[in-house]
Amino acid sequence: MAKAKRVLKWQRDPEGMRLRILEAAKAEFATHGLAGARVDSIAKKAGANKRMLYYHVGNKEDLYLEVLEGAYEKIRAEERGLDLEHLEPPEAIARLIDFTWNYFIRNPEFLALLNTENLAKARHLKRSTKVKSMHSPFVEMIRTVVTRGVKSGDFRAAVDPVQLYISIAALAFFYLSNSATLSVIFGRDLLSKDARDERLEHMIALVLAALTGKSIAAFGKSKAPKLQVTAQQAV
Amino acid sequence: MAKAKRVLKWQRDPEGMRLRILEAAKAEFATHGLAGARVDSIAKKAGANKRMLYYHVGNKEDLYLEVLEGAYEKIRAEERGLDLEHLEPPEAIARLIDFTWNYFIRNPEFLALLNTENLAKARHLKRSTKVKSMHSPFVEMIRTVVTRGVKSGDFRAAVDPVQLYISIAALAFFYLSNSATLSVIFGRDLLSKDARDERLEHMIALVLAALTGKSIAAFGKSKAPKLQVTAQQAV
DNA sequence: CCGGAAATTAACCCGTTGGATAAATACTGT
DNA sequence: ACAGTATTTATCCAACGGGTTAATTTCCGG
Repeated sequence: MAKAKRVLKWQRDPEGMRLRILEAAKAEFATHGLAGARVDSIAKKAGANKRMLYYHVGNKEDLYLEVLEGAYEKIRAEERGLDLEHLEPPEAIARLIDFTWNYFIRNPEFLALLNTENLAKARHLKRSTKVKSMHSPFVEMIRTVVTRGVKSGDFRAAVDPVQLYISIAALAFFYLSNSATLSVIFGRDLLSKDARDERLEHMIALVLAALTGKSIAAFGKSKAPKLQVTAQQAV
Repeated sequence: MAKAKRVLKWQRDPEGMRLRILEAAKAEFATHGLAGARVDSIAKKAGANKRMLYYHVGNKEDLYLEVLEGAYEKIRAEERGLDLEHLEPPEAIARLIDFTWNYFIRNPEFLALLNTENLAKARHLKRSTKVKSMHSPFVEMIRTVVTRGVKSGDFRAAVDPVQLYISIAALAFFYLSNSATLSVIFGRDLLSKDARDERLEHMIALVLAALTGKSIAAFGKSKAPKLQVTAQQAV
C-alpha cells in the first residue's frame, strides 16, 4: 500500500489554480513571446493540465490578454503609491526615475510583455476594456510636479508631462530591454551592479540637468542610492 | 499558342533570389518575430519556393541571423556617413539625434528585429562573428564631440559617450517601438506628423539643455526641421 | 448519504510547419 | 551539342501544437 495509493488523489483549488496558471503564463509569454509560448509548457509549469487553461481562462490569446492586463494593473498600482506631491519637485522627479528604473529591474517580464504587445501593434490591448479605463491620473500627477517646479523656480521651463513621462520610461526601458544586444555590441556587461548604478545616476543627472539648469555633474554619486524607492509590493 | 506556352519557363538569378529572400525574411521576422515568422510565407513573398531558402541561406535561424546582421550593417553604414566632426558640438548632437530618429522612422523593421533579438537574449547575435567586429568607432566619434564641446565651453560637463548614445537611442527607440501601446494608453496618436515633430523637438531640447545648460525652451520650434538629415541611403 | 455541479485528468484530433527528397529545368564550359 | 553543375520546382512527412471530447474525481447542499 506504500506506493500503491498514488499521491492522495488531488485537491480542489480553483482560485489557486487560476493564479498559478496566470503566473506560469506570464513567465512563458515573457520568455518566448506570444507566438513562441507553448500552451503545454504553461500548463506543466502551473502544475496543471492543458485543459485547465481553457477551463479557467480561455484560449491562448485570452490568456495572454489577461496576463497583460495584470501586468499593467500591477505597475499602475505601485505608481499610485508613489505620492510625489509631498516632495520638492526635483526630488519628486528623481524619485519617479528611481522608481521606474527599479520597477523595471524587479519586473523584467513587464518589459518583455510590452514588447510582445507592440510587435502585435497593440492588437489585444485595443480590445481590452480594463486597461483603457486606467490611463493613470499619473500624467496629472506629473503635470502638477512640473508646474509646481516652474513656480518655485526649481525648473526653468514647463514640459509636456506626457513627453517627460515617456522620456523617463524610455531611458530606463530601452537600456534594460535591450541590454542583451547592447552588451554584445559594446562588449561590456550592462547589467552588472556597477553598470546599473552608473546608469541610474546618468538618467537622473540627464533629466534633472535639463529641467533645473544645474550642471549635469551636480547630481553625481550620492543622490541615487539614497532614495531607493522599493515601493511596497502591490500584490 | 498564346496562353499555352506557360510563362517562358523561368530565369536563373541566384543573387537576385537571395536578395529577395532576405528582404522578404526581414519583413516577415519584423512583423511576426522569430517564432511567429513562417518559412512558407517568406518563400511566397520572395516569389520563391521554400526549398530555395534552404538552398541559398540555410534553416530558419540562419536566415534570421543573416537578416539581423544585414540590419546592423545598414545602420552602421549610414552612421559612418554622418561625420559630426565638422559641426559645432551642439549642432553635432542635434544632428545625431535627428539622424537616429529619422533612421528609426524610415526603418521600423530594425526596431522590431532588435526587440526580437533581445527577447532571445541576443542568443544569435552572440554567435555572430560579423557584428561583434563592427562595434562602431561610433562611440569614439561621440566621445570626440563631447570632449570638444567641453573644451569649447559649449558643454558644461563630460558625459560617458556610451551612456549618451544609449540615451539618445532610447529616447527615439522606445517612443517608436512602443507607440502602439502608448497611443492606446494615452489616447492620442503618437505617430501623427504633429506628434512626431513634437517628439523630435522634445528630445533635442532635453539632451541639449542637459549638456549645454541653456534653457530647455531655447531649442524650440525652429531647430529640428531645419537640419533634416535624411542621409544618403547606404544600400 | 446521495445527486449533481465543479474541477481535473487522460486521450485524441487535425491543421500547420519546418525541414527533407527527388526530379526537372536552365546554364556553362568545352 | 553535350556533359555536368547550378538553380528551381513539386511533393512528401513526421513532429508539433492548439484546441476538443469524454471520462473521472472531488465537493457541497439538501
